[in-house]
Amino acid sequence: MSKSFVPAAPARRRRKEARPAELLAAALDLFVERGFAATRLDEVAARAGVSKGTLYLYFASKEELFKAVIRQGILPVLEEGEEMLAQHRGDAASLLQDLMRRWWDLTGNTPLGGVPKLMISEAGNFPEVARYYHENVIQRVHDLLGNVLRRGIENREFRPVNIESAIDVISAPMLMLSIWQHSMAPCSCGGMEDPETYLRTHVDLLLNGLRAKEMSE
Amino acid sequence: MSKSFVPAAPARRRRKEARPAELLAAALDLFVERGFAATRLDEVAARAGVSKGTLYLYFASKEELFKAVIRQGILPVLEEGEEMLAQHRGDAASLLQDLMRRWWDLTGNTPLGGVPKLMISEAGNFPEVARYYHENVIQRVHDLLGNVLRRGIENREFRPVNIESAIDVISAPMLMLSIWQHSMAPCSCGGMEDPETYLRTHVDLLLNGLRAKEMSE
Amino acid sequence: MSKSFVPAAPARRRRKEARPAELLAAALDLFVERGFAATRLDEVAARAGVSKGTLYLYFASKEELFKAVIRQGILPVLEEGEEMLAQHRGDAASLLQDLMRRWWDLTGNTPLGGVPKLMISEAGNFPEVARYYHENVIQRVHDLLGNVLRRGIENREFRPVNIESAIDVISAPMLMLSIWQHSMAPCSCGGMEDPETYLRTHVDLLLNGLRAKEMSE
Amino acid sequence: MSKSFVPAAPARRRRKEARPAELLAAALDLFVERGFAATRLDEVAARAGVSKGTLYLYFASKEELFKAVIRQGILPVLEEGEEMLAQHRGDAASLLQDLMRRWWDLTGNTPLGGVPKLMISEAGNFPEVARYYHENVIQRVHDLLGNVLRRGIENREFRPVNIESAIDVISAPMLMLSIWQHSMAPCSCGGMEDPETYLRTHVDLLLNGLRAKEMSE
DNA sequence: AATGAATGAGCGTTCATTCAT
DNA sequence: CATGAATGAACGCTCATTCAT
Repeated sequence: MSKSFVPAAPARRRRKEARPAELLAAALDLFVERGFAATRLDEVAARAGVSKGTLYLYFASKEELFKAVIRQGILPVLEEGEEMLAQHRGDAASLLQDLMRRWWDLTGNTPLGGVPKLMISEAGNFPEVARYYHENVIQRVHDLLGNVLRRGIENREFRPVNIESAIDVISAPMLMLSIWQHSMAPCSCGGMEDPETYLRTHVDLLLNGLRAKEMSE
Repeated sequence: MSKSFVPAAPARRRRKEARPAELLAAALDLFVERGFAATRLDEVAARAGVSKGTLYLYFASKEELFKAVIRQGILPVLEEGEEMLAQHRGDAASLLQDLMRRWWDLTGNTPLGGVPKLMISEAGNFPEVARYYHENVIQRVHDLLGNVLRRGIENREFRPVNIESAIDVISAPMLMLSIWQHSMAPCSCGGMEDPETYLRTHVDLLLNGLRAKEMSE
Repeated sequence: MSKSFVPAAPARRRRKEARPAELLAAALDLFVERGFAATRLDEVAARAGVSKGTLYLYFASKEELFKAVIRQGILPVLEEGEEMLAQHRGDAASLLQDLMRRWWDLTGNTPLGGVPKLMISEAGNFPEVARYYHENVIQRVHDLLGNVLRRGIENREFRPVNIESAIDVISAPMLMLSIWQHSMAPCSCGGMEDPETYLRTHVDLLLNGLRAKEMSE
Repeated sequence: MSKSFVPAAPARRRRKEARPAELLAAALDLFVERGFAATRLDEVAARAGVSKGTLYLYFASKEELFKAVIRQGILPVLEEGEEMLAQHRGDAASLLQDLMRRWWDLTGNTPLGGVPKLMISEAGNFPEVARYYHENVIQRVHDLLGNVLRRGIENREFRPVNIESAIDVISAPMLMLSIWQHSMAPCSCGGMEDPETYLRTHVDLLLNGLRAKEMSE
């Protein structure tokens, strides 16, 4: 279309195209902060700078908005992780460390870090969405980490452990960190004040816990 | 019957005294399952076997009911843990293991295990309650675990680690386990299907991670 | 019965017999102060020192309580007024003055003075009660005053006036006085602060207004 | 039609601007007829031809609606009265008569005539509103009548009387007339059937009562 | 006779959703 | 596309009434 001829779409147009993303960002923030039921569409619309009616031009209902919030923008990071796994040639320990670091920088430490809290809070009200999230996000992260662990065990870097449960144990502190940042932390409750130290300790304990003992007796 | 031997509180009376606990149990279940806003008082009352109006004989408002749910019955277990710490004479590793086991049996694996999920979900809407919970539960668990870690480090059982962050890292898998049981698990999502294995793996990784290397080099 | 043999009924019994009157007094106060709908039976019972259930032993419903409040204790004063008219032998002016004074002392200036305000406020919700009150109280007062006026006019003490409307005009300031005392006055609004002066002025203006001019031109 | 000449506010718009007035009119009628507590917002909305939710677009609560009802449209008439006083050059008696006549035509004999009954009925429940009404309406009427009386006394038209209490005595029959029209009268109770006669009698008695005797001994 | 726990219909208020402009 | 006025179903809470004790 002629769009390709105009180097810069008029500001109005640019806003128009950004609308859904702005609405999703506003909705994510509010859903995470207050939960689905306690969030009013009025406020979502206001925060995105549009009227309540406009919201319905882009999302058919509050529930669809919720689903869109969950679906959006999680996969890219995941894909990058899978890419990292595929291309990595070094030891499993440093790969594990890189993956966690990268996740924290790109997801945990951004608004998207609120999604796990949101999904956990609302799973009971939206079981289908929970299943969707589980299959498309959790399961894939699970497989990803599973591969890393398997690789580490295979080359004797890690002790043999129950991989399935180890994955969950390994993920838990990461999840709790992002959950905490979006629930207790904003209430001026202390705890996990320094994510960097927290992550370093987690990695330290974890790699020590996994490391094959050089022998001992 | 032997009933004639007891002064026999009238049936009405006995119900009346049990009501608050029944209502709290019903409310806990539903708040955990659906969140505060999505829980209807009608249903809480129905689940407790009374009418909506009766609820108001015992709790002044939905919010007061919520606060009572959070307050109830968390402290006893905590006190037992503090007792265990005070009386324990063996190594820190087994104390840590015992504490975690006991918590799981008495709290994590009961309806009360839903409280962390509930508190996390609603912290944004009830900051004062979150602070109350933080001070009276989280902080005390924190101190408890801190003492165990310190003791283990002092007698060279554990490596020196950053205690503050290690506490959070250690607690995270326990919390995630109980959270998961009350959010994703009931949606027939897989994951953490076997808490026993999960706990064993956690303890295994953890103690290995903490253990002072008997030598190396 | 044997009751006549016990000189003093036990206190308990005496209370029991006073119950309806105490309940009526409490109900009158509250109905006058807040209106029928805004008065809770809880409070009526509490003010009478009994439980809510007890109220239903004496009055079948809130509405019946209302009717009883209206019926109670208005007639005695009326009867005295009719008695005064029958026995009076002096001039109409002083009879009129005596009647008004007596009404104020025995009714207007007592809790019963709130009844006109109550009846006026609730007439729309209880038309049958309004009609009952009109026929049994208002109408009889009307007739009473009509007789006084007629007598005054007949013996040339008063000018001939339209008796029917004059009665209402004459009553209005009396009614307004008692209404005011039970509505605006308790809100620390000023006005009608001194009922005695108000009454004196009313009588003064009224008798002057009625008095047959000695002639003039 | 000539409609094409006006910019033509869209129909929606025109409704929107009329809504508050329509709602206030409906609320006034029902509050006067049944009292504040017994009036259901459903009915107010229905009478104004809108749904219950719409009411809340214009008034924040039932109580705010009540306050708006009391505030509305009383002052204009008052201002006219004050204007009449300022411009009047004739005798006080005719001014007094004109004021009462005008009040009856513009207020007493319109839906607004129910406001005194409403205010009296609800003063106990809304003391602040009662004070507002007292200061802004009653007090100003009081001052207005006080000036008329003073003027009449100064030019020897009226006898000297206690002005403060005379004002209340003079107002009472006017108030009672409008109160009666909105309480007992609609219950097919008799009394005050002919307001015109009633008013004439009031003026007649009043002016006779006030008039300085041209001589007498 | 007296109690007070229990009820449930009813009302004020909110908010997702619709639709005329 | 965008608006915001209007809707009405739903929910928190109240309170007159009942009834087992």
